[in-house]
Amino acid sequence: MQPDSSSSDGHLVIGLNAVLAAVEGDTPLVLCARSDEGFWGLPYGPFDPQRHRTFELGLRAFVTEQTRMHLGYVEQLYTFGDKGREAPSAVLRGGSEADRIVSVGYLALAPGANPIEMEATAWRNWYDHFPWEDWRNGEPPILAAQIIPALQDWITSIEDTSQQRLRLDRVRLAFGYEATGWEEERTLDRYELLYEAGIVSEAARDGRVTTPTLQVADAAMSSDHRRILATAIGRLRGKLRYRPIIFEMMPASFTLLDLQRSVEAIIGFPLHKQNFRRGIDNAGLVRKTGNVSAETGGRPAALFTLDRNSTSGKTAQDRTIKGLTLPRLRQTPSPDL
Amino acid sequence: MQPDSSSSDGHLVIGLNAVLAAVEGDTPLVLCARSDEGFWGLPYGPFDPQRHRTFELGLRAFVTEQTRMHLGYVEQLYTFGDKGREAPSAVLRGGSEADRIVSVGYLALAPGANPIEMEATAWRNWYDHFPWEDWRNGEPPILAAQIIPALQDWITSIEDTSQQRLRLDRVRLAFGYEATGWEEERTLDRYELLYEAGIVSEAARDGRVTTPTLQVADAAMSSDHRRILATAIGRLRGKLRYRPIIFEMMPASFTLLDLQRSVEAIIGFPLHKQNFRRGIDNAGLVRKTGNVSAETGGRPAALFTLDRNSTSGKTAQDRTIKGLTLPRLRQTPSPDL
DNA sequence: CTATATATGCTCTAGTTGAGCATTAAAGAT
DNA sequence: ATCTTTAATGCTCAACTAGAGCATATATAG
Repeated sequence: MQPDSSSSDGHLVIGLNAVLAAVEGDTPLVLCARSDEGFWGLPYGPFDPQRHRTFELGLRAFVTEQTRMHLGYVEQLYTFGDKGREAPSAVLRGGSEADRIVSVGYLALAPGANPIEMEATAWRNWYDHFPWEDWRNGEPPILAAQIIPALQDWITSIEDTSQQRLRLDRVRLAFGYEATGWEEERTLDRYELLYEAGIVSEAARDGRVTTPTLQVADAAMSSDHRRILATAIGRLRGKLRYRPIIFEMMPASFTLLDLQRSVEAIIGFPLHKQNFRRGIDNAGLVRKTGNVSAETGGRPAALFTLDRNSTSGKTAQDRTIKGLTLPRLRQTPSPDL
Repeated sequence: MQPDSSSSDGHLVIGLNAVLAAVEGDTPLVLCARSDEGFWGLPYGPFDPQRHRTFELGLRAFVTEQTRMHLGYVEQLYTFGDKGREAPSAVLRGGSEADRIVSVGYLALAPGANPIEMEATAWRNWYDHFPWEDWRNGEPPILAAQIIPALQDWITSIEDTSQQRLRLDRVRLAFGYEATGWEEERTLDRYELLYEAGIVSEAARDGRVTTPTLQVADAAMSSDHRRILATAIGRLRGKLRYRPIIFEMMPASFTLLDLQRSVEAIIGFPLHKQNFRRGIDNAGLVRKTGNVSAETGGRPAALFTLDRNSTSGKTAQDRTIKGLTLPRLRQTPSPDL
């Protein structure tokens, strides 16, 4: 009944994976390292229980070692333990065949993308790996052109009609064909569906299908890192709505449009400008610095800064501490599936 | 850079912990097993990477072995790896001193509390372990009587006034002295605060303080299981608002008052009855069975059942799939801290 | 038939959200 | 200097949501 290490021959190894996210202008970025196989992947390191009292300390230590960056906001995402989706490369390079690697994924936020002077390390636009997640310029063409047809093939590829029904419902929910529409935070659901359907190339690499359907060069990531990144994007998108986490990713001062562009970069759809600022200012989270920024072309925008004192809630509004309102713009209703 | 199992001498052992939750009448229940030390704890088992392809399969297997129950809804909560908060007992009983135990916590929901014919295993009211979390009959007396004074001592026990300020802010936020009021889903924040402040007896047991302040007999749980349970309660409470997860815990048919009592049992505060039903029926998630229940004393209540077809969203309301509205009742404003 | 206990229906009001019009303040062109 | 262009910012309106509570309906226990 109690944990008994003698029951397994191979060792368990815990790997820590960091999704370090930032926004620059209107580009959402994630810190990546190129693996030996040529895939982009997340920074990771082994958890050494001798050296580190907690996962988080271990994570901070190896990220600092590898990138010379100090992490601010850090949050645990999920622990991945599926056999067959761990890095096959790690087995080749280090441990014995019997080793089992478990990955603990973390989300970390950076206030801007400091340049990294490490080789084979770069900040990358996360939509390079998730082109179907960016709706800022309307529905991404890859959906109608490739993804939906491939999903439809997957649905009909099974005999049992009740199974077909289940698959259809999952697709409809994940990809916004339900009454609720596209829900930006379902990033992981969508990726998992594409993986199960054999549409992303990781599925082929892990031996689940022979040929992936999706034609996007270089979109795959090493090991199961794209899954971890999907988890991170979904978590970050969801959390924006109820915690003022966006300010972890902003510089000391910013215009409201900067803030809006950053939010849009993350959630992947455009917001109604006037309503966004209304939301911001009755959330009472920011304060004018008194300066303006003339970088925009038109009338100069006032610069704002995070008002930490608003926490103390002297203001009547009980919206403090809460996140942002995300006033959507026109829903171009998608055709039925 | 890559995981390297040779760097640690002791083995890593992964334990899986299940918070199996159910509601019976107006009592929220969690399945517990009594440990050798006399504490109540969660069912747990080691993860055997040889036998199980995924954590979830391992979890389902050992829960079924131990309790003969089959799990339905299951969701991963968090992975706990802190040294010093793992079970000291497990080291005594099994592994070598150098073993490091990492716990992966899972939340599982059961539709009612089937009797368990196992010895030293029982469904327990989770508020026995969290008396400060149940506000259904107003503010729990233990807060004003014991917790808040103890927290105040903790705040002033540190020299540095800026540290004091930080502690005060954390307490104010977690215990609802901010403008946002009591947020039921902050269960873990509150428990962590009590642990750090040395108020719960686990803190004394782990050697963090000499005497815990809180006088609640038997409230401690084995190892760090109370922390895992706090995580589960918080997650469940939060999720109620945005996923129709409550129906995983309901029998096949129920009255709206049954549903309300179940929700109240979980969130720990009373709801406005008429508004609750209004919320339920324009969520369109349930359907009348046509039968009534006369168990209530007054006018018989109509019986309802989950309407799975409502997923297909023919209804104009785009609230399908969403969770429940939780129409709070009178906020007795607490005195300022 | 009456008292009692709920279930259920409905209304009122305040606040929130989605949309879009109108005005203001700068830079650059004529 | 004036006009044009580009944003920033201010404001209004309607639809909808959420908090409260009154009124009516339908049982059971005497």
